[in-house]
Amino acid sequence: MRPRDEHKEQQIRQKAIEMIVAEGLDGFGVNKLAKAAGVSPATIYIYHKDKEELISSLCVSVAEKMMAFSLRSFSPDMDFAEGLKVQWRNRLEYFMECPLDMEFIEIMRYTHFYEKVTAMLTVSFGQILGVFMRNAEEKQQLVPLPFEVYWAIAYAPLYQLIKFHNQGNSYVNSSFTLDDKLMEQTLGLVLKALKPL
Amino acid sequence: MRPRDEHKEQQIRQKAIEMIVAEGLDGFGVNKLAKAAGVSPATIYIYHKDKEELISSLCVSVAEKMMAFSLRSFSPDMDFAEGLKVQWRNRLEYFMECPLDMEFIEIMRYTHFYEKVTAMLTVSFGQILGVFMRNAEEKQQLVPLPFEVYWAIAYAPLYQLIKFHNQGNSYVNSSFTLDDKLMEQTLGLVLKALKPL
DNA sequence: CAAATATAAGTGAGCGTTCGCTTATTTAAA
DNA sequence: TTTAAATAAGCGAACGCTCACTTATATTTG
Repeated sequence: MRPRDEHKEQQIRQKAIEMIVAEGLDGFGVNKLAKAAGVSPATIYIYHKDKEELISSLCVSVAEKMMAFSLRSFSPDMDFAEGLKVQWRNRLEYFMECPLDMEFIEIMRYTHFYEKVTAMLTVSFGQILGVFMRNAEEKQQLVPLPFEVYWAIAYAPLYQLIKFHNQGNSYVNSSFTLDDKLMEQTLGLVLKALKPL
Repeated sequence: MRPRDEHKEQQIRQKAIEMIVAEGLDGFGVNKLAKAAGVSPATIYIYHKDKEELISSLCVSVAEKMMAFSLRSFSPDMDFAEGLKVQWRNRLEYFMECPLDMEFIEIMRYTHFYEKVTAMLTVSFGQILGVFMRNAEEKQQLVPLPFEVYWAIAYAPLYQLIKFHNQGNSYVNSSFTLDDKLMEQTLGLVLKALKPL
């Protein structure tokens, strides 16, 4: 039996993400992908049932990688300020190391493909960070809040900054770059909002 | 000369938005739209050059409507807390009155169609809200910040709550509904982050 | 009738997918 | 050790279908 050339499947996955980031979901096609990956269209169907399953599998694997990354050196028992800082650092670091992945996930976020990702994130992510939040409340390092309000304050600003960075500009500045200093400043304000007193 | 049936164009625009919200950009097609709107495909091309222009025009008109709405009873001279509250109220009200529009814009936000909207928003929106922000800083009702950091803290949390509401759940709760009380609570925290002292 | 709207019935390009076949590798009988 | 059967990877070409868009014709107004 002829063995699989794992390099081929890697090329397929890599090029698919690149294509979707560069041209959007519209610009993405199986034949085009085959050409870009240096592979026959039929080869793609050895690894994937159909286009749908291919894209879904990309979403899930990227999301898993991102999640694993963002939980590095993190524990739900950490003090609130420290734990949130670790979270922000990890997310920023991931975004710096894998900007394509990050853009890819942002594009997929508003498609039906993302439902599977949400389901996964709900169990793995929500549980750990839910515990972190409740712990922090008990230690009186965080004002008591509904989870959604907490999440909206604690993480949405970071993603907005990343969004500005990705599009290279905001509503008033024609060029914008996210760096460590800006992240620290924003995190400082978020902590101010969430800490008691 | 036979006059245009303006009702037809309205139907086309309305159904297009409904289709894109319900089935995403993939599920959207000109022939399908024609059937849904009770119109011949060719009729659509009387009003629109091509599919691209049709979608673009929807984006721009919805975004304009949303912007006008969110600036109601607002002036850049307002005190910071009051002005921000008006902004949040307007956005929430728009979202309650026109949930389809809001979802539509969120879907389009990560496609290439949105570039034209960004360009428009940059001049109309950024200028007014940029002035509001600088005024508030001068009155010492707002800590001095880069515009992007300000925006990320001041508005991103609201949009995150709307996102949770639209998908009907968050990472830990299987059902979530955004209401006035939650908005007030979140806005309170945001103001705490942004006010001096 | 003149002029524009509206339509039903296309048209051809491009899409996802599959078919018939070749190639590379393993297995195991001779 | 040789070698042929077995098997899955891999491929180029094309199929059927859907899509955005057009054409030829009819309809409705001034």
